[in-house]
Amino acid sequence: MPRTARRRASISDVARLAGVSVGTVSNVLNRPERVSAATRERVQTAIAELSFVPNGSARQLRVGTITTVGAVVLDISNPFFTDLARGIEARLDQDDYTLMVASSDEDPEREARYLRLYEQHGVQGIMVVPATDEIDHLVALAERGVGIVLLDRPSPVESLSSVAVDDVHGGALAVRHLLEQGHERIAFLNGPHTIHQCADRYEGAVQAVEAAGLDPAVVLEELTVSLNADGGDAGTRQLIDRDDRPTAVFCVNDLVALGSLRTLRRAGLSVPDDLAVVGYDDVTFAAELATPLTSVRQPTHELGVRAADLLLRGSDAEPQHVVFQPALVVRESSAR
Amino acid sequence: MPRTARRRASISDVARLAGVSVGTVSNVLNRPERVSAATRERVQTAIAELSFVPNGSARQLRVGTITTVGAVVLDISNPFFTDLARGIEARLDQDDYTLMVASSDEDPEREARYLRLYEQHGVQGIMVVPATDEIDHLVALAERGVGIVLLDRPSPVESLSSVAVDDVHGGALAVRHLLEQGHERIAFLNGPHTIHQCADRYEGAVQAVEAAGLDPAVVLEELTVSLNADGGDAGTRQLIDRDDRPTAVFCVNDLVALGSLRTLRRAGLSVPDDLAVVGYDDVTFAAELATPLTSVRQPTHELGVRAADLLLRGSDAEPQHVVFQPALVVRESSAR
DNA sequence: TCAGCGTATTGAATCGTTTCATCGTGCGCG
DNA sequence: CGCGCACGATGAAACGATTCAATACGCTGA
Repeated sequence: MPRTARRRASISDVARLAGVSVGTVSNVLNRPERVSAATRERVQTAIAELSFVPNGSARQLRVGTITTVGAVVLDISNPFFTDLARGIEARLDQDDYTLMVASSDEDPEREARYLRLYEQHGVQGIMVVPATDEIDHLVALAERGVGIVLLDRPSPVESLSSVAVDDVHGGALAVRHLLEQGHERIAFLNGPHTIHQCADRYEGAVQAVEAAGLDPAVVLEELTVSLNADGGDAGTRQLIDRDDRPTAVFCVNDLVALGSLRTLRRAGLSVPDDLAVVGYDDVTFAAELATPLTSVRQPTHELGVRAADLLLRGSDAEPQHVVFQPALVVRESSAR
Repeated sequence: MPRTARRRASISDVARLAGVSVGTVSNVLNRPERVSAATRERVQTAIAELSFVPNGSARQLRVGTITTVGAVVLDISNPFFTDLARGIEARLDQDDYTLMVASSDEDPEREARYLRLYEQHGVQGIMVVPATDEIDHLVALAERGVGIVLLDRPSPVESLSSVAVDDVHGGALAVRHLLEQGHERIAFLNGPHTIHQCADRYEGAVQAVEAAGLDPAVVLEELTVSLNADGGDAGTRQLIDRDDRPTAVFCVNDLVALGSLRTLRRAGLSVPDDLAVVGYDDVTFAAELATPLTSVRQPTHELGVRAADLLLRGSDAEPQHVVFQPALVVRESSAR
């Protein structure tokens, strides 16, 4: 069979074959009850015959709307963000919306690229975990009528809806716990403060130290690492090669903590005796690691559901700011 | 500021404001070198003034093509599939293509829905991990000119490109290893055989038993579970509540294995002494679990890269069938 | 027989781009 | 002085659907 590069069948091809007008074909597609059984039958045969699939761009150009929403997360490899996506999807499914997910990899360029892509394709709204503190472009998007919900961080402006978890509190929970365990030198493997969650968790850490009447400059040491297991490896290697090694590590997420635990194990150090470790997110595998990981749990799924909820209210509904509270889950990695 | 529901600015609004024709605006957008510096300047000011964003649907309707490809995977929560997606993205980035990912959750309905969505929006091609063995709809898609690459399973038909890992061999590797460890009663926590990978891994398991001169009906016991940690929990609970408990469990993926290990730990059973466990995929956390997990490693990232490679050759290139080989990584969960 | 009505179908306008044949204009050159 | 040539800019057609006012066609009842 020769590979004929034939054009996709259009609605008028169908109309011609069925011997009706394009309007009728469109009616068969969208309001079948308006067309007589006989014609409907004939049109449907023609559709099958040509294996016609309506052109989504044409449809969307005409009707102007689409039941798709986009999401941009920081890192699709991080279970936290896929759980979040699942929460979003769960809510969207109820209204027959579909979700497109993209990963910015914490790169503002990539974030902008996907935002542009989504806007150009006229999605109903976008949920985004911003890669930086700079959100003017999001405000601009919203002003152009695109529904925007800030994910996993509170909105700095009134006009943008947001769904967040109190990261300051989360950071404080983790560090207060380590202080209570008697640690007085704590390393914080964190990401860049341009990422809001990182800045907030650090602030919480500082507050916890101060609340205990100690000096953050002495107790707390921050290392900037990349937000994955490799980052945990790298940061931890730096720590253990020194004589004034801290006694505890607080990792900004569980992936970093995974890398940290991995490196400690390879170096033959024991957790929590030589070094206590606390993670963040409480992902599925956290409880099942060689040393079960103490972690700050977030209502991840609920976060997604709520965000989708806000988005589906439409872009002209009153902006709303939801903040959930995190909880500490203590396991062996920080206490016996 | 009153919330004016004003229409999105179009190219003709820009033209009017800049005092030029729409054709010129389009040229500024797409071939700036063809328009004089003065006009270009004027048009760009108008664009900024109206914060004009071109309508992607209209553009695509006209040019007919788009630099986006879609992927449908079985489960976005499974690190195996996100690693796969990362591989795809890595290759697509080189050609400035963008990737949209969706999760079928092993539901043929959902799969079909996303395929339709992608086709309607005229994506350049689709990579899909089929949820069932029935792939006629994919062949039909390909015949309509949509580039299709089967992911993670060999194509049963010549005309569809595919990138796969030898699952029969992988299943055999796992079970042969368990037999060598002296196990003679092995449970296989598997998914439904309608999922090709599941069927193949089972076939490999049977082959390994036969190659050892044993009877699969005696040695092997298959339990069908859902392909996540909860499935592992459920399947394992069934096993341990019996007196004729097997001595080893082969889990069809690492998520199932995670659930299995979790349940065994809670039941106070020791791994591998009471029960040996082998997983599949060798995800990041496999080596760091309470009992480091023996697993079958796949070249996941490479799989994605290669699939994207095939897709980018265009839909009329000669179909190709790539098969990678898996490797067994032995850890404590199956041997001391 | 015909007015009147309801139902099924039609056909043209429309959405916002891109593309391309056409048109003006200013300039160099014979 | 006038011809031809570049170069910029123009404007209309085309992409493929949806929508809606207009029309065609039977039928019923007076």
